[in-house]
Amino acid sequence: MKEKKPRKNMVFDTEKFIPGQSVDCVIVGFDKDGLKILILRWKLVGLWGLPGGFVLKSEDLDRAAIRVLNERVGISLPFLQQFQTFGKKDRRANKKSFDQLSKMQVPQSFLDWFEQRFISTGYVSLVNLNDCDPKPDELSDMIDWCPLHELPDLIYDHSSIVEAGIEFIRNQINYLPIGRRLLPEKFTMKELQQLYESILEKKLDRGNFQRKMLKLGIFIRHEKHLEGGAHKAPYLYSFDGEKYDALLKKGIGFAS
Amino acid sequence: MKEKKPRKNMVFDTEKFIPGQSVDCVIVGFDKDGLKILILRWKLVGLWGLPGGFVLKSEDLDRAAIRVLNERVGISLPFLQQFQTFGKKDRRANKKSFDQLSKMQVPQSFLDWFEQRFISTGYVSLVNLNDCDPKPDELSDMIDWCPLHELPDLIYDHSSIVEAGIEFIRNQINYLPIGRRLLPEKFTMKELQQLYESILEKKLDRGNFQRKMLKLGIFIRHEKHLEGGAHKAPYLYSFDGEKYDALLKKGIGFAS
DNA sequence: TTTTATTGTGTCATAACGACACAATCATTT
DNA sequence: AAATGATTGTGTCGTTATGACACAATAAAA
Repeated sequence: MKEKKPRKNMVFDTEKFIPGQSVDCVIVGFDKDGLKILILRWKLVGLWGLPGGFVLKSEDLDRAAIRVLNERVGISLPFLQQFQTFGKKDRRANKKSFDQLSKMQVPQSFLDWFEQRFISTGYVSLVNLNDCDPKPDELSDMIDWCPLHELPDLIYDHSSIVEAGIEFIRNQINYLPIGRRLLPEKFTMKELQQLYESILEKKLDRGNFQRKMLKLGIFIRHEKHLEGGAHKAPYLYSFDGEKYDALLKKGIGFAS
Repeated sequence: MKEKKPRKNMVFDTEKFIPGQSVDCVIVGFDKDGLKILILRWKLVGLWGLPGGFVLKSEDLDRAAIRVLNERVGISLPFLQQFQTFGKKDRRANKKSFDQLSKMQVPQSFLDWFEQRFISTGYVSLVNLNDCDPKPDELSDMIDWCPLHELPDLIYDHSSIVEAGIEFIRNQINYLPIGRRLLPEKFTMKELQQLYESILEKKLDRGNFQRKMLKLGIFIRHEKHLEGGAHKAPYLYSFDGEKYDALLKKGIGFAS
């Protein structure tokens, strides 16, 4: 993480890419305020969107997602998971779009490229906000970890791509490394519970959650957590990597 | 179902389609011998594959799947569900492929089209074998409802597309109209159980299965089934449509 | 009439779930 | 130094779900 690679030129060589095919990444982070989505703003038109891009003519689709994410925001995430392909013919024709681009000072080839119909495949990844320092690329002027429920209007159908991505995570919650990827090395049971509550969007019973999690036998309990608060200090936990991975295949039960 | 529509010419107008984008359909049927997959054989090269095709330039991806299935095998299935997009750069370069085509008497434009790299989106559907009479199109000379575990080698990566489709159904079993689509109007509990066992590929306890299903309250019990067998005759059931649909949203529990 | 296979339902021990309870503990306040 | 208040770790308990097995009822065939 935090690595910096040389970026491509703004007006890229469209010949290298498969026409009409794109990938878009729903990168999910988590902190005390809940789930965050990584979005960036296109410099030319001032519109927010997901980090996305195009597929090289000789590149696996899955690898395209990894490369695109690295080129657009400078982070390396090996675990991107495909969740859905968005193929409505008018998916790029909604309220916010690149129409304004035509008024800008950019080459015609660039305009032609963006006026194509694109079929886009969505990928999700879960990341720890602290381990990860995304930076906008040359096409963008801002980047933001935006709270899921405070997202601005996004270009094209990116809002529904986010929605579908979150829904995918919710459905796959027992088979994704939720805690492992989204929490820091050491965490409290309360934090883990808040994470699950953020994803499932419902309250869970504290006692039952704690007991159920601990019974899984995938945690290492550390010394007491001493920090602030006029109350009993909670234990800190971390994951026992091997046991976690083994259990994940079978599914990590959660719920109340 | 059973409808017949005029088919396209064998050497189609490639200009109409989005280059590099295809759809492939995993159509699943069921009878007493288990799950069946609908495959057809390319006339020109004698290779078996899934019914698949290309996406019109101004057509939603989902609609393309419906149209393609109708054009290739002449069946109308409104409920095709996207499950995965296959984008490996060499996915069409495996053992069986269209390489032999170049030796055939077909136009160069046809060869060029098939030599492209394609990214293909997989769709699944569940159908009742008795309600459905597929016919090969002009590109094909045979069609088969092939038992899942007796499939021949399929072109390109179609074998892994089938595998992924079945895995998708297995995972979504509680949220798909399994019994409703795959069984005839009236059926016995044993048939329903065999269907679930075919999909899950494990034996279920008869008594527990029956009790669990009936407790769902989505069945209508009919008169006795009198037909053959030296044993007690089972009841026939059908689904209570409204209750079934309502429950399906929440998930129809199965298991033992 | 007897046999045989299968069905519909029952039993029962164990595990999981969901709601709630309560003492222990720590920083802050008195 | 003692009381306060918030939060944690764990316990209880009634209900429901699960999994394994049992057994009488039944219908066709012997």
